[in-house]
Amino acid sequence: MRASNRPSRANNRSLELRDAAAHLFAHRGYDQTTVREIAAACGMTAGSVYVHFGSKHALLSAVYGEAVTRVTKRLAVSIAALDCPWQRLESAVRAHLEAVLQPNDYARVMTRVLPEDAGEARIELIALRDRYEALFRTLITGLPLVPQTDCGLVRLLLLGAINWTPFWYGHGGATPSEIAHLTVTLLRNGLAQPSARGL
Amino acid sequence: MRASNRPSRANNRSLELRDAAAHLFAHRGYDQTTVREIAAACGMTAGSVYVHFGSKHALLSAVYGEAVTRVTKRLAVSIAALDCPWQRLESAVRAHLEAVLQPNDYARVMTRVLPEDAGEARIELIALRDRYEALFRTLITGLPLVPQTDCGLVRLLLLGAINWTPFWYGHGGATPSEIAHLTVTLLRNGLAQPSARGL
DNA sequence: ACGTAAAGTAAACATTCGTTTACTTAGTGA
DNA sequence: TCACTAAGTAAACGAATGTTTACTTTACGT
Repeated sequence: MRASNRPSRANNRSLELRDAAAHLFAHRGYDQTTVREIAAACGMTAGSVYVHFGSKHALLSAVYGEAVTRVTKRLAVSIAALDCPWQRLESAVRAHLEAVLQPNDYARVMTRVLPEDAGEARIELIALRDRYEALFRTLITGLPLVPQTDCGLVRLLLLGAINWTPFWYGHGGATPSEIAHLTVTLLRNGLAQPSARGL
Repeated sequence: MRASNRPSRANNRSLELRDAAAHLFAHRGYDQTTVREIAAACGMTAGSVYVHFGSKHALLSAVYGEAVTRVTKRLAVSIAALDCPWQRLESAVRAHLEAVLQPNDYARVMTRVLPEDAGEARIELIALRDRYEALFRTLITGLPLVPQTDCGLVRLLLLGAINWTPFWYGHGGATPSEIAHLTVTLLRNGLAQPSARGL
């Protein structure tokens, strides 16, 4: 009863730890990050981490959950004022890419850390990721597509393309906005010269 | 001088080890696979691995190199008899997907194990991967595209889409051939209804 | 002022890992 | 036959890991 109305002096250390974990998970992966490193980033000892989180997996769950929450919010804002389905999709892709490609620790964890590597927390992470990807399902089913298009497959290809960007971003020189525009234009019109368009 | 013309009785154990490593790396990732597991899969002890390979990283390099060699060969065969640039690309994508999605241990290592997680062998793996991806560069620059298209960006998006497939393949129900066809059709013509095609 | 409980620490625990060492086995060439 | 060499083993090494334990500090409610 007391814990609820006592923000006390601390409890922000939990957020400090979560932020530090997000930073390290994003830059070096889950396995390559040690609990001692996370603690040291907050000027603490490894043991202190277990005051706030029951395990390393729990820390990852917290980071992943916060990541999904933030990106979801960002994405919702970016498409709120748009009507055209294609513009909505492009804006969503741009928001996603900006989150994933800028030095944004939380968003990067979503693409860098595979739920499969999370052990016990696996199921929870997959549920979180699916919740996020459902947003794209809505955006894609809202598009005026040629009949009998496999929307699920399109969504998976699109998410694959943009989830892979962190592995090459920076070498191409394109900005997140440019990548988003090309991606959705490609999805919409294709790349073939109109004169040579097949079928 | 003697080692060259003496295949001797053994030296296939090296290949056994490499195959076992490929299987485990493909299914559980590099970090989650232990040298002892690889050895046990061949009925050996951990120490014996170091008779054939100098380190765990060297084993990964061997697997990765063989993977690139195999997929490259498979891809070259699949496009040899084709002339149409779009057909060549689709055939290459299909060959890649078949290699990556079927229970093909070597090919799967290429998408499952990130070169960044390979430590010292990192540079070698990146070089191998780049050599493979250059094949797609050739196929894409051969396409009749709308002028001023960023071919490099297209290639990266395409490879991202198909490199991500192992993470969802099986849930969608589509076959590698179907995925390849939709992917290249999408790249060529887009998805918008012709009547509503923008710009 | 006092008791309580959370926050934090130092140190150890129990594994696990990649790798090395000393030794054994077995096939080969001369 | 005999020396040589590669293949393989059992065992240990040393470092690193996630986690636990016993203890200390500190802020707050009463």
